[in-house]
Amino acid sequence: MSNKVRVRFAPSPTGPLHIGGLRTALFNYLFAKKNKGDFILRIEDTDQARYVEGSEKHILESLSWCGLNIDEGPTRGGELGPYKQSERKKLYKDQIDRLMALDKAYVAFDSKEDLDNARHNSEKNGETFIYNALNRQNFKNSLTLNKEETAKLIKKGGYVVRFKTPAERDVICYDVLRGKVVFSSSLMDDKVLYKSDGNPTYHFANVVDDFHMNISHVIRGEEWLPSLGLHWLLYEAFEWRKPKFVHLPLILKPVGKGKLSKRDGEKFGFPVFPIKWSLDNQIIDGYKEAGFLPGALVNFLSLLGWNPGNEKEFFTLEQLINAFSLKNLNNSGARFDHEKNIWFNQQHIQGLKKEKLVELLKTSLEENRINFDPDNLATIAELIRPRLNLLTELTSSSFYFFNKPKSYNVKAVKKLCGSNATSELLKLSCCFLETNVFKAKEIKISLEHFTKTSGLNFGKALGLVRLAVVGKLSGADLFMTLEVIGKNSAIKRIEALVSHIK
RNA sequence: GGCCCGUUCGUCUAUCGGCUAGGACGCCAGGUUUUCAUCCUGGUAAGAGGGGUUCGAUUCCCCUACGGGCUACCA
Repeated sequence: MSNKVRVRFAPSPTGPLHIGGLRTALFNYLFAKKNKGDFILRIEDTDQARYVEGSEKHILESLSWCGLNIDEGPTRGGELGPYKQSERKKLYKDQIDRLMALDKAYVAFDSKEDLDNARHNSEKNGETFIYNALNRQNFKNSLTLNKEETAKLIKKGGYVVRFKTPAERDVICYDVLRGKVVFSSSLMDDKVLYKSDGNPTYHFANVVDDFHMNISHVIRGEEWLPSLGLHWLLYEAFEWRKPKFVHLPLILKPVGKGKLSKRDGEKFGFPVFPIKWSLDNQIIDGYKEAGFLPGALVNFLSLLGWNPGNEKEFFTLEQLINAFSLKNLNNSGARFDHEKNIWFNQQHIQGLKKEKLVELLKTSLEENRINFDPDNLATIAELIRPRLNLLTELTSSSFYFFNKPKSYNVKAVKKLCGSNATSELLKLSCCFLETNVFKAKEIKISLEHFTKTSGLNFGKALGLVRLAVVGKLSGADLFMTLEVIGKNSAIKRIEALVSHIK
């Protein structure tokens, strides 16, 4: 058996992929790529009742948007497929039969009502109900029934297969991050491995598949840590070589209690999905739609529960692969901080290649049906770059390069437009008219000269011009803005403000 | 309730027994800038509590508290 690193991301198609799942996928991916190993996607669709149409597609597209390319998976194939559990039923059937032949599992016929009753009775007495070596002889199963009865009931169908948890022993397991973790088998349930609908349960299919897919490291969320004992015993029962287990700390809500859930997005006002998810007639935006760069999301998520061992914070996916190590993973839950996520996005926008930013600006303008002169785009992109936090601001922070202001900021008008405003503005428009070379540098010289001779305050003059050109007192470098929009537009916009004041 | 995991600035984190506890986000102040933003400088703020072990504990051990997860024929 080779020692090649093989890891898997194994989501259930019960809904959209959320950022917690994405982070698990990310750490799997980083570990695989760092070690020249394989990153496998396996769809765990053993619960037909919870299956949600479209979730598999959402998972695939989300991973792909983030650049987490899979080496093996449902759409990609691979030697150890198929990669959907619903297509591997024969394997599970064979393996459960083997486990029963080994006397490590047994058939049980208890009805839901019987189990519920037993559970209630225990709870009434302040005890925890556990179905295992201590009381399995009190139930209806192949260990208590004789062969004929058992055979008869099996024929009737509707039975489950339970794991025969060994009695009274400490199950000593190892987790890469936490070291030794011990579970007492007398506190463990004889878990159902095979459901009455003929499907394996998560625990069984997961272990069988990890073994048959040669998974070397199981990197998953901490919510699985309590199941580690069961999984460990399953490997032992089959006498299979165990993978290394890594249980990742959970991502917590920004405020309040508990782990981040799919519903928290609307509550806290930030996306919880990488890309949009359509539910009935409603579309819930993801990070993509909210104006995030995938690299920024990935960078932010990577630092939730992991650190590079130094003070570097800005990483591309390539750099993350290079820096990644399980050693620097930590083991306590991390609260999700949307503000910091935005900061990462801002940083990644600053680091974007010129052509890429221009392309994004172009797309944004087209989507908003704004006419533009392609020749100016590169200049404009660089002028607005420092003021972008989100890609959704591309159009809103550049609109004044293409159109005159739709409205004027009331406060600014109040502040700047006194009784002399009209004449001041008209003088300014004359000044522009007389500026022969309408370039940033020349406009500045011309304006400086004009304010000196006319006695108008330079700062105020700039304010008036900015108000006329942009509609408010913020925006990119004014002289560059004027150069880009051109002399005619500049004069027209000043005239427009004049008529607005009147 | 039971079992398992965790606990350093408000948040993400560094510290492999020597600490004046470092960095980042946020916030505040100053500087640069014609404005806003960017950028730069500075400030704010932390090892849950109690016991050990040790010359010395944030670091190792135990207890308590708090937080989290699991406790289905869901994953």
